[in-house]
Amino acid sequence: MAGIRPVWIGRVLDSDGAPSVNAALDAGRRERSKAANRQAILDAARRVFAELGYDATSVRDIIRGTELASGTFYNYFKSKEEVFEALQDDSARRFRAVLRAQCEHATTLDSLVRGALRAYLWFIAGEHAVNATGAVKSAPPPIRIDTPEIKAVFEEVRVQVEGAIARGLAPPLDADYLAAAAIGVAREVGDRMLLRGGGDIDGAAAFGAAFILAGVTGAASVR
Amino acid sequence: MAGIRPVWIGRVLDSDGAPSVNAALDAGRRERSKAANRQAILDAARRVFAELGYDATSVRDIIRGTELASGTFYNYFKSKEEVFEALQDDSARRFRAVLRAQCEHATTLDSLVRGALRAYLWFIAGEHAVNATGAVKSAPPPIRIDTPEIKAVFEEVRVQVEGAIARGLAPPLDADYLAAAAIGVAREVGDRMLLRGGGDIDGAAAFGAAFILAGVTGAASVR
DNA sequence: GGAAGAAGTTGACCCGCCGTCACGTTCGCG
DNA sequence: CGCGAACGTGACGGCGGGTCAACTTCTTCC
Repeated sequence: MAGIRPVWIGRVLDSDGAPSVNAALDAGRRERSKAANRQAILDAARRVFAELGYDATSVRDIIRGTELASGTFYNYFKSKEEVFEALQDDSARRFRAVLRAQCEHATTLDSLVRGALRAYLWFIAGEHAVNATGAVKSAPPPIRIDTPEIKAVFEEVRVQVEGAIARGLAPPLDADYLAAAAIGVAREVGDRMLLRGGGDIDGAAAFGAAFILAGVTGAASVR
Repeated sequence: MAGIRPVWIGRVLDSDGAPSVNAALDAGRRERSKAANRQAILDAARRVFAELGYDATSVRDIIRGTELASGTFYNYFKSKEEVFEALQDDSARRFRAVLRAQCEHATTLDSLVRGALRAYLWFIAGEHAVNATGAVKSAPPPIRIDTPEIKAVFEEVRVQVEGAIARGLAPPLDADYLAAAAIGVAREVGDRMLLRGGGDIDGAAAFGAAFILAGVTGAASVR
């Protein structure tokens, strides 16, 4: 009650000194503190999930990794599932940007598929390296949630496929199944790559791209 | 304490009557009751997981779906994760049998791939129908655990791929990546199929098989 | 400058779940 | 029969989930 003083995160120094020397600069102290707290929770969550695994992690574990009180967690997220989704969303959003940029430069089906696949493999290799800092429960995450942002990645791929079809780069197939097949190859081959140590981006990309490219043209013989 | 009598599941009728008329037949009452209890827990777990979703389900929820006491659960499983794995293992084991039977009849690469894929799609359509009895949280399970039995399915596919290569049905490629790619297509196209309502086994199989077959032969141009 | 109120944080609190364990019951066997 | 092993039971300590009244800090408007 009195023993432990609550500490205003990162703001203690202000209380002695000019209260708001640069009041105009920070344009909303609250906004900044909210963003900082949210980020602190996300950072802690990423750390703790990587260390303990999703199932074993409790909201308390996450909040203990910050300077905040337990109740504060619920001002930002409804549950640990929601934090996890936020992390996934973040990854998905960043990847989608990479993917889109990559696809814009592609003029042939070959460069499109190869570039997209390389982007994906490079991306998951990076994520894996970040999340595996001395952790035991690593490997690809055991959970598969379809957050809006992840669906958006699927959509992005489907749109790219449709675009390729429209531009005559690919035969007029079921874009939905086609996107699914390509994603399936990327995911599964990517997992294998990570299991092998994660270094073989070139080999995995070459194999996957060849497989997908052949599949695309080959599946045309059915419809 | 006295209000609710513990009921020996399915064995109450014996206590009044001949204690062991067919003593030789059941050859171990304990064995049978153990098996029955284990199965009761698994059945309840399948129901409850389907109804509430994996995350929301507690061990208590599962045990409440049986006639057993909470402590009994831990005589059979260490955690809800372990029950879930047991369910997965069960599915994987059954599917592996189907898959192996299917593959034995195949003489050409075409029939091998097509048969295996149809078997998979048929299987997941069935599982989906069973697990979706009026549930909300259905769709493909949100969790992806690599139990030994699931790894065995992957191995089975890899072995089949290697066999096909050895018999000259497929080009000499990296069997590991090849199996992964085929599994990826099956999984992802299967998921799409389920999302579309689950009826289109023929269409999904035709598409997936064509994709994989083309991919197999096409990927040969790289190595 | 300062007061009023909005926004946000805190940590104690209740509830339900986890996993254990001492106890009671049932089964197998001599 | 009767004993010992095996098994089921449910109460119990501990802990995590989510809430909330009280408190602190920021903003706004005079």
